[in-house]
Amino acid sequence: MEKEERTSRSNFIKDIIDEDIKNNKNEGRVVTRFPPEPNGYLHIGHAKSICINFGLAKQYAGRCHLRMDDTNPEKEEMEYIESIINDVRWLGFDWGENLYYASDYFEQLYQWGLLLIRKGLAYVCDMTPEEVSATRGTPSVPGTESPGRTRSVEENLDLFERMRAGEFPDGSRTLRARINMASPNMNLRDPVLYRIKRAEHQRTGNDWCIYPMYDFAHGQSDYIEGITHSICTLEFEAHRPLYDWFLDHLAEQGRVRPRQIEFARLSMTYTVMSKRKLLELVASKFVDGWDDPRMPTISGLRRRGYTPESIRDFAERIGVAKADNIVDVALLEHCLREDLNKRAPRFMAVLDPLKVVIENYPEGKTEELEAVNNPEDEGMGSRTMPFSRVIYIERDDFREEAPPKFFRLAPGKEVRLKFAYYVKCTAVEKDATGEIAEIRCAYDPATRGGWSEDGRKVKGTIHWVSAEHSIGVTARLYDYLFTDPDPEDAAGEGDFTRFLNKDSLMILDECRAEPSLAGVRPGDRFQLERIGYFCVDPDSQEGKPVLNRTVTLKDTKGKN
RNA sequence: UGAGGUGUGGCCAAGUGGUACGGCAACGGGUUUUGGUCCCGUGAUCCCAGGUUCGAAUCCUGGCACCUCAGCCA
Repeated sequence: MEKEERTSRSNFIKDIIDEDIKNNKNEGRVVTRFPPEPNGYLHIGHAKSICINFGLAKQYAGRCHLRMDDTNPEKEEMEYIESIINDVRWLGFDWGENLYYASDYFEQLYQWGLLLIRKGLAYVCDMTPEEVSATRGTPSVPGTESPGRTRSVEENLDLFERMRAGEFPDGSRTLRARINMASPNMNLRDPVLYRIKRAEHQRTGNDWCIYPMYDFAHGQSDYIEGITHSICTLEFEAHRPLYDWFLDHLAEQGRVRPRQIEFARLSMTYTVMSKRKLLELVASKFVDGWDDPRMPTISGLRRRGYTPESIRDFAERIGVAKADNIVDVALLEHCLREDLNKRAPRFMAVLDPLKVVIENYPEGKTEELEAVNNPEDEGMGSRTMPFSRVIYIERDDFREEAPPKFFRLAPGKEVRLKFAYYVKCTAVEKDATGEIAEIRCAYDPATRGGWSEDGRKVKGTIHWVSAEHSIGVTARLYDYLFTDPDPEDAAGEGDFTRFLNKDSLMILDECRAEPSLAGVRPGDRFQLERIGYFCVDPDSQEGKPVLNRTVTLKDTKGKN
């Protein structure tokens, strides 16, 4: 059941669309698109863009296309295309029939290349990449014109056709727009439209040995698809004049003409967000793959246990603006906790077991005690938990010498075992090394269920599992991938990987969980009482679940 | 020293001339069989300096800071 999405607030893009609708531009239609390049996995920054584009289409009763921007076969792979499709769908969005590929438009783009040549607006340049770079000038110094710039239309047509036919080696020539080598906007200094590159394309195979550049493909793809609002990130702002220049010369009267609008990309604390850096983490094995639960990728977040709802909520809450930003990862965590608090069933498990013998509890006796599945939702019912003479509690929930504000178990102190009984610590037993081996307690039979009629106050409530009935589980505890809130900024010219958190993953193999947990399946999410939210990892074996800690519970220990 | 952007509390972010929404974080307090949840409370005069105006975060002028652009990447 879909929850009510948070009422969306205004932003500058909606203002623009509202204005367009008021003026009946495009007959009031809104068509957006999410155009990833399949050269890596999608991350939370892409999720922001996805939510903006699909969200706008939904709000304005339009549509949003999913388009692979696959114009560079050297970097793109089928695996990435599949992951993108999977991730966008998982996030909860539907593009219907509108799945496209820029490569579908290669022939049309080529024809437009010819058209620009005929109009005298494009030419074949014979310079090497180095020469092109050397003649581009600098932001404050104009570039110099290519010798090819003065070629005749006929010669350009001939050369461009032969480029396509494969007569020239890779990198030997390009098709360039004839704009202005002295433009203060570097993007307008005769940008390259086509390069020769003999690389097999995932979709077009070896049909082409020339491939269009982003600038020549993107806007025209938008135009072909009837996109009304082409929303991208800020770094493309300087490309907008070029985007418009192509449309000025290629678009027909009366057809929808897309408008490019730029917003600030998402940055988040304690992580990195560029595909290049994420690829580096994967390639150099700092993480276990694109879907490592520590990665800010959609697949990583999914494996970590994040819900699509929480990610959409996050995207809504961070807003859309043009100012550079770095959002506190705590907000993402908050969105997840808020979602899971209401939906996740509770279980008990002890991560670091400490044996407790309840001396006055009969040997061999077992009771089934009722435990509430979710105090936030009565409808989720209850289950029973076996209780017996020997139980495990969290080692951290016992202190031999308790500080003043320590509410849990200590010698002579009484705590409530949640849903079970009040117990009081009577003795501590240590092993040869001085380590606490087990503790002894006495329970109060009159407190069954964890409540006393005599009004006795027990400040602490701890979780537990029956030793005999518990099952073994593995817990993978994750922490931030980086030790610095802004690793890219902190690294400066240096290597951001030096801020990698060596303790971002801790594996606990000796955890004990209540028997109900034996029934969980990969992907299941739940809360382990007092510890955090977890989900079941695909690595789980039958009877031995592997639990990923998605996020801890908020912890105010010592603050109150 | 070129061009294009952006500057509102620790982090996001509304506000479009009428006297600073909201969320996160933090910090107090209450409730609580999760030190969870929930509830209540606490913070800015809006990059700086001038100007226009009865009145400006919002308009004008001049500064300052930060981001982006010199791939045959997207």
